[in-house]
Amino acid sequence: MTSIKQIAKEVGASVSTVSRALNGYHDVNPKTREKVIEAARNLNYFPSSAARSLVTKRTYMIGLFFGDNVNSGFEDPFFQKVLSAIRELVGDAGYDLLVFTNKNKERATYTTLCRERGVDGTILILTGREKQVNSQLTDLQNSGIPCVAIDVPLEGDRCTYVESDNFLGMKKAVSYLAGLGHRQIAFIGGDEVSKISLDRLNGYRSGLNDAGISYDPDLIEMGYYAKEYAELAVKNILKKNKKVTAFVCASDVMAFAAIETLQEEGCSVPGEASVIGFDDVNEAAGYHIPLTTVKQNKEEIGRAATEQLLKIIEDPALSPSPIMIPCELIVRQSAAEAPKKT
Amino acid sequence: MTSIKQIAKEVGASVSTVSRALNGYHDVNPKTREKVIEAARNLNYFPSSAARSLVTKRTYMIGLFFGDNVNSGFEDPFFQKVLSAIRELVGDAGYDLLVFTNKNKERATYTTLCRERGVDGTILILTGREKQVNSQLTDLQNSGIPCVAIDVPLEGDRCTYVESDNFLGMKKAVSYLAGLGHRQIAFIGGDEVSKISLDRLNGYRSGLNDAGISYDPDLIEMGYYAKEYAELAVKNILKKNKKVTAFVCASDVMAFAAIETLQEEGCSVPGEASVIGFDDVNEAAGYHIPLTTVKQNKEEIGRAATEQLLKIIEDPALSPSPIMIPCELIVRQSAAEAPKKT
DNA sequence: TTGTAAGCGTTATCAT
DNA sequence: ATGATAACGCTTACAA
Repeated sequence: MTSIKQIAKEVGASVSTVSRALNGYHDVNPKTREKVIEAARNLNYFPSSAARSLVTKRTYMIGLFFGDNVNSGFEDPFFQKVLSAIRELVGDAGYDLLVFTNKNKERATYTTLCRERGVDGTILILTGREKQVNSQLTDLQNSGIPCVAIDVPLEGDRCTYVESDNFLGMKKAVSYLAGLGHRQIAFIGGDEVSKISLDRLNGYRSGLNDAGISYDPDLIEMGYYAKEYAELAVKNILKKNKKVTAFVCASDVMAFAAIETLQEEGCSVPGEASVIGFDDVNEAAGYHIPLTTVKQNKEEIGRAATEQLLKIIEDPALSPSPIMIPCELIVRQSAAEAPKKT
Repeated sequence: MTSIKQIAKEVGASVSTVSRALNGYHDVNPKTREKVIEAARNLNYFPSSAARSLVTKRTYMIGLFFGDNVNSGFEDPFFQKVLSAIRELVGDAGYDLLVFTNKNKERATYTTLCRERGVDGTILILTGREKQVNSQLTDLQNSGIPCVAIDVPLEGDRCTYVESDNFLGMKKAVSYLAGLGHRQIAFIGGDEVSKISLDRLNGYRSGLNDAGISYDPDLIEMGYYAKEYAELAVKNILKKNKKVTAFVCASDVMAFAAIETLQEEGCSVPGEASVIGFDDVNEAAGYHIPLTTVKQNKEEIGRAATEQLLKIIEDPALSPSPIMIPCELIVRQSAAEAPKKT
């Protein structure tokens, strides 16, 4: 509640002198400064960031959008580590994190929300439907607001994105299975629209191709990154093709569902069917059949996104380009040699 | 960038009229309002929350402190669900969430950080050392800033806390083990200082007492909620007492560590030793030995904390009182009947 | 080295 | 129903 004005009165100086003293300007008498600082301490002063940013146009807040209304993001096993990394770096750089949660804004867009709060930059972590690039997203991308998206291909003047190397990651999984002798390899995909899903599908096809396996549409189903759909997908594939011996899934969650479904259908894992996931979530290693999976380097994604954003904020002239983080195949026990033909 | 002033010029009205029109006051001519709103839309106007809150003293931001510098909170398996619930309710009520991450503030306290940002209220989720009530915390508690802590016993005019019924939860675990015939029940505690740790310890003792089992200090070790310390604790207990047949742990993370350590020491779980955890984290059900544990209702904790905070914000006269959320024993497979004596 | 004064974009008070 | 104007707490030329 105590303002710069009161300090001024207290020490018998003008507000501008007080301001300068407090902000460490050089052109202020050491004695004056000392008095000001002491008065500030005594009066229990703290600056009002609202007042300050009203004039400086800086808030030292980084905006954060993530998750849609259904999937509330904090719980997503994938994003926890991304968030931790973001939090860490943003904090080091002297920023706080403003999570956009308010649901009472009807006509709001990413852009208007950012402008209202005056965030210095923003990070987008979208899930599900929100990943489809739409007019709101292109609007943000062209707004000039420093912005980095994760997994969504936004590119603009002061806007870019970070993603895993989904193509190569998925390809590694398929090559690994092929090396184990599998020839009938099914793919439980994410969705048909998002870039990451498409990249993973293409990685699958490329892996097949390299192994000289022809592509069979009957072995493809979408699981929409959800347990329920993945179950369905496995059942459908099993119905269409009795000879399938391996499943690669576009997420660990779907891989867990696949394993459960296979077991329910009387198919042992990895004896009769191998399963590989994608993400390497915490649960993967401790799962009752430790999950072989393609690891996304989540910390690195968060780190890269934040560093990139901070650079964009600092340098208005910078033309940012997309960043791709490598994936790694983590071999555990859910994938094994293909069963001998009977 | 466009301000209320420009709209005023555009429609030929005064700023105050524009302000009233935009804010839905009743004393404004419908036609004027229409013109104003249209102009606002055309000029791509959005209000500056900084300017607004400078005069209204409201920011519609809820502050959030959590985790110390080491344990970065977002990753804590326990708090994810708490956060989701907070996020949901805060958003419904029309607030955004300000996560205090800035590390470049030397002399900052919880109170000054809240005042600087002008948050309307704040939620505290502290871990580890931060849980000890210190002068910073009592300062906040007496500051008049609406505030709800989780697991930390803060009580003030506009300040209270939410916690699980740790005492009864732990007691249930011990009673369950006693019912299975265990008499030598070890306790891997959290720490010696935090209220939740103490409550759990007391619950353990009360459970023993009810079962007519006398308390043996040799069966108590602290694990500090960390894998490494829990391992050490188990080893120490094993060294001191060869007849122990059960371990109750103050967290699931420590329970996992206990199981691993026991198995390494050649002791089968639950055949030769039973283990019960606390929390019911996601991994508990899918663990290779599905973990029997005391479930904390995390969503409910987050929900209660947020609801309480919103009430405190709305009603300055409200005297809040602490809220306790019940725990539930989830029976899985890591605890079984006590082995027969040999 | 210091003070004066304008201005940031709102809301709120008081006339009119 | 509307308009001047002060005020919120701060930074920043510009002047002294």
